[in-house]
Amino acid sequence: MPFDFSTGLRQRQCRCRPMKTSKFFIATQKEVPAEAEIVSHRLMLRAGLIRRLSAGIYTWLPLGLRIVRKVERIVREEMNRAGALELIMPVVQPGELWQESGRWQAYGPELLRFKDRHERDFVMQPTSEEVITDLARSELKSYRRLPTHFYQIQTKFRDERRPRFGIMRGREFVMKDGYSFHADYADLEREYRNMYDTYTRIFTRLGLEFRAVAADTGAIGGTGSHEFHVLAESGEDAIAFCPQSDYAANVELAEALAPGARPAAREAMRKVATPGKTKCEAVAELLGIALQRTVKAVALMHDRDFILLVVRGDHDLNEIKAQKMIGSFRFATEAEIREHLHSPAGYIGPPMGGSGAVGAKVRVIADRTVAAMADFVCGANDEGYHLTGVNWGRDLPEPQVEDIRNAVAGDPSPDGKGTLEIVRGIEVGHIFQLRTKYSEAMGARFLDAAGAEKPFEMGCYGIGVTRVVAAAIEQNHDERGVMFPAPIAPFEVALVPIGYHKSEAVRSAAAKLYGQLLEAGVDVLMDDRDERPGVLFADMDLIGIPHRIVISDRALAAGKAEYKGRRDEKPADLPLDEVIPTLLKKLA
RNA sequence: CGGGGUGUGGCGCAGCCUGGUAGCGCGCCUGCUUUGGGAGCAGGAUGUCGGAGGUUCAAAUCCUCUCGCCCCGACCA
Repeated sequence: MPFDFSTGLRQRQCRCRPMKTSKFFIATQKEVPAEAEIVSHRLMLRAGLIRRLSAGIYTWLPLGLRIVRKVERIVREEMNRAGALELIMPVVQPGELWQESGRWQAYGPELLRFKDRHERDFVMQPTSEEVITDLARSELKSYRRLPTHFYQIQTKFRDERRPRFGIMRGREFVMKDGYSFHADYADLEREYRNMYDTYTRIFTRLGLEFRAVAADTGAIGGTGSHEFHVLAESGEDAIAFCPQSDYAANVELAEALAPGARPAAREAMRKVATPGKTKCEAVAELLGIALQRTVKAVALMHDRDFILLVVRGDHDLNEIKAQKMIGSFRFATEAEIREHLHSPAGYIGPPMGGSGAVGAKVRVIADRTVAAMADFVCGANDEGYHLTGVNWGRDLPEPQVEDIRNAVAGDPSPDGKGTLEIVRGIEVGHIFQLRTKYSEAMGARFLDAAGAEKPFEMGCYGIGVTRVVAAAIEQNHDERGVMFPAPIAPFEVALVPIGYHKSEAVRSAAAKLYGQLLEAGVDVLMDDRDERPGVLFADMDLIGIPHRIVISDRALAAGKAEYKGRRDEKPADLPLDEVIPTLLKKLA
């Protein structure tokens, strides 16, 4: 991927140290530990990048650490280039500061708390808003100091109830967290865009396929919050995006539009027996109709109010959207459903008829798509029966219409420019406008040009450095192992001499090439172990080194070496003197 | 936190039901052979059977408690 690096990305000196396997620590494993569930976790253990110490807590072995360092380096270069200043804040922080911000109470058991020998409260930081705000209020007293953006690359700890997926969701992890301070909101927005661009550069340079998506702005508001996702089948999050435009949002947030206007009613309403068919799928199968013609009703309690939410049979209720609209709720109990609808769950639907009918006072909220349906099938509020050919306005009152479902592939894009697709992603970055939440809570104020005291406008920006490593593997692997993008591979080139311990010719040719690669500033690993070729190949593939040069008596006799990219099907011979130029070209 | 599972050599597992003093594969060590895709043969080392208590002549095996870990869910964002 071509990129304009005015700062000079490929400074081919003093990157990581070149190495020989005989002097390094290769800890590959043929067999997979039973604990590992997902690909990246298995491969990280097998390739010898990490070892588990305790639940969600891992040692980074030398090979794995090289990858972390490369990610950090790219993040650091781009953050510096964007004008942010690196610092390091303590991992152990006084509880007092956390009480001041209110997070001492707000944070659950995820926040690891403990006491020192003086019985004073401390926490192990999951992020550092308190400490940075404390620093700002004592150091940034004047608008002349603004804007300022501090960041750190530091170990975090979150005592997850259930750590899983190895590094992907560990308790201890490395994160880049940055915090910016501004005199006004306009400047915060400027820096927010700056970070959006910076993150885009960072993930591009990391060699990952990613997408920035709109995320929940929550109660804090602001022009927004964006998550950066590495695209991977195994991702925990679903992302809705529009290939015809730049629209992208977390599925939980993506607006779900109706596919079109409501057609005219054609059928008469009929009550049909559907004994034992409590799911839309079963009803559709029994009646021989498409699932898309059925609707399902979900009963909720909001305080003392009974509310019926209606979505199409093949759609899912979006609880976040529902909560935003009606406030906090819980699912109704079986007894509450019987009380209001005189029917057991499984056969419920919006009550038919006018104001005198059973359950007429039940509040019905229909999803936009359901509101645009005609001749649909729903529960009859009578055990063992459903209704077909139901029509709004004719058979029952027009409902309140809201967006209460998850967007699905094929929905019209909310920006009106095409059709949504859904992909899965792993959240590796998040940028957020904090506004004055912390500065107000902690009394962090500066003097503006007019001499007035004002709280800082703040932004915060995170990148899960160690999670990036796991995400890169989820996105780039095959049956033989990892296929690291070159910018973060532990080594750029594997030099594999065959018969190294037997053949003087191979030994000297390998030594010469190794020296030249070193000279050229290439990050090379020479595998000089006394192992059979199969072992060497398998290990280099497993570790995921992007380029491989093989030296053998056979090729040497013709004045050649062999090149193979990790993703290539077959190797190709190269004249010896073209090895270096070829590699440099590929690494450029 | 609720449910399920599991703990036996460095790793993966069998043995447990039906108690009789621990075994297999990988890895490791030595030697010989082998050398272009995780070698073969021979020899060898490594176990408080997670911990504590109990039942029994005898416990990896049965019982009780306890700890660790894994999976599902809930929770969190």
